[in-house]
Amino acid sequence: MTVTVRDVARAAGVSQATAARVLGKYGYASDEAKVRVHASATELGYTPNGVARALVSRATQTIGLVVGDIDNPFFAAVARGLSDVVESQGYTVLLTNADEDPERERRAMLALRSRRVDGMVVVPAPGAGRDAFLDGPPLVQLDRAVRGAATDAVMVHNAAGARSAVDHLLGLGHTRIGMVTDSPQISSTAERIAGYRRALRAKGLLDESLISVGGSSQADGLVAARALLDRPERPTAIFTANNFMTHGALLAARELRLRIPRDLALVGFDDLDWTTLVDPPLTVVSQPVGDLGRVAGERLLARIGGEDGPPRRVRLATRLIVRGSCGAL
Amino acid sequence: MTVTVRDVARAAGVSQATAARVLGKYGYASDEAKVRVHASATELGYTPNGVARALVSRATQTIGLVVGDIDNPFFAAVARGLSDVVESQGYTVLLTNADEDPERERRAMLALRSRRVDGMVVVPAPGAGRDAFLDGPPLVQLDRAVRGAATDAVMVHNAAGARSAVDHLLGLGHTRIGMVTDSPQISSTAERIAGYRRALRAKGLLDESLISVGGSSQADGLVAARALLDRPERPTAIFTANNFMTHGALLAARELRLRIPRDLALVGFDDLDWTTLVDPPLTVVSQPVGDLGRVAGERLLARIGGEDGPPRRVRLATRLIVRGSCGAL
DNA sequence: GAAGAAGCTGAGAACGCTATCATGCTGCGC
DNA sequence: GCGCAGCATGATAGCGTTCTCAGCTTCTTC
Repeated sequence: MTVTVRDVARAAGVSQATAARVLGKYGYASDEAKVRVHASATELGYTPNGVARALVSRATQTIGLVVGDIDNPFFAAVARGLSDVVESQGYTVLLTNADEDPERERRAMLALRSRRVDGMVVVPAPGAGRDAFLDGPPLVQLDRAVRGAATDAVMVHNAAGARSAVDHLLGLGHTRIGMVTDSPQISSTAERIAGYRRALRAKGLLDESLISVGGSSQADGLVAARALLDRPERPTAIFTANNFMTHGALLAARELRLRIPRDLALVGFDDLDWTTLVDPPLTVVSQPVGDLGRVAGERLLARIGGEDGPPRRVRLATRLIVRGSCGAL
Repeated sequence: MTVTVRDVARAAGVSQATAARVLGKYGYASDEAKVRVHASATELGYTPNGVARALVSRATQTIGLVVGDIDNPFFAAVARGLSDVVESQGYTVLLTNADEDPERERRAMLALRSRRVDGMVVVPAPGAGRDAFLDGPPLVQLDRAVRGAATDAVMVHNAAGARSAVDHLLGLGHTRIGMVTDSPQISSTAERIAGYRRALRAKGLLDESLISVGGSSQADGLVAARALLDRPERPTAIFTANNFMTHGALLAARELRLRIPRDLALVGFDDLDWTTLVDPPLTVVSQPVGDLGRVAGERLLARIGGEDGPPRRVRLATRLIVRGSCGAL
């Protein structure tokens, strides 16, 4: 395990420099030397020390990923896409969960920096300050963007996605459409709310009291949905801002014995494995989750490769998938 | 970014050695020196270079994690538990997906070794050879164990868990109980099959033709379940070996318009977020997924800390959660 | 007041690698 | 024969830390 180039060199009867040259494939080396060095390298079980290499080459071949919680399927899919792209280029992903807490996020980014990652992909926590994003290695923001942080960012068309959902419900004749959402401090959430508002305002049907804001867990979603459905004049349809809210809304509807879509129509943002397993299957605004990670990885690798120029914002399209929960089928 | 101890020392008007001492909190340093070094460190924005530190200290404060696919909720939960434990001790997790392929797994482990992780947690791919597990840094196997790989391992009581599921179905009067499973090359799967067999043999009801083996994806689960349900004398109950198989079985039942639990009782291994959302809610053998990761992390940290002694195998308990899909309620 | 302990400091040696340089050696053309 | 390109090799200088050591100053103690 602790066999070094020096050990290999000694065993092969050449100098450290020569051994380094053949193992590192640079400079000259006689065929004889090559053969002997390779032979003793495999015999001794030599594994190049990436740490030492990183120190001199100033590149760790490592990229950092900061997400809220890898246990959230959205983040897991993102991580998968990212890791696929960067691993194909010899990079490895350092994973950190920040639990949607700006302070933990700051510390995580510091730790990654200290480890000298070549770049990082961050899903900013709600309320994150832009300071953490100002200097440091190349950074790509994902899903959300911090105000004033001039970095590359990869997101989906949140407003358009939300609007497509609400428009669909409007098209089905609903006039009281509620929204269950997490904090608008999250930029993607704010955009979804904006899309919701725009769609309703266009029809003169916007009622601010039908927006129920909660925390970002599933339990919070349940509470927020319950608050909305407990009202005397409850909405006939609900649009939820993310998968946790969707789950919470489903729970709330069940609690109140509301039948979907007869008593309540439902459209959620973000598709998941189980949305086709529930009855009725859920109508959703699907996001290209894997692509989010992949595109972020490509952006990052480009920057690491030296790409210059102003920050780029990439927006990926969402897609409304109509299934049973909105009553259209 | 590239400010080193040397730069800080210069700015503070002391030698590199003194600056290093105060920044590294070892040896002596006058109060005067401390103040000035800290001052210029923050002024210059000094971030210690973890790579250099790792080189001399021979510890990267990094642990590697090799899973099949982080997008699988089981692995995501494991990753979360592991990361929680090790991050609290200043470690960071290097994540790799091996896609259940021994060759990719081997390469991933090599890459992690080259990066000099202080330890690694591996969920061995089906068919993995033990060679990769023989030398190298401390290693903990998770969920499965490779034959002949004498490392610590953390798993659940697979056989007992499976048996509890099948016993439950037997208790409800079922006599034709099928099993949908992925490859028995996976040790945990093999144990679940063994548990299934044992329960049925005890009643003289074992029928090998009711075991439907497929691949490890959801689609494979569907195929395997369909094969079982298409038989002339189809089973009245099915036990599925993991969450993908459960999903597949649900799909197959729907295809054939079988009502659960009236036409078909179902018990799955591994609980998931959505199992209470489907109708009827699923009866499952629940695994302590987060604990698997946490315990593996603790084991690993203990070994990294120098714990000696023979390999330890830890088994965590499963729990049968009876809901509606088996017809007991 | 001398001896020793304790406080403080800078020089310098690793860690294991990459990469440059100077020094040979061979072969070729004139 | 000489010069010069091309090949091959070992010495050696970093990369940015950690940490030992020798040296110097200051304080304590008998």
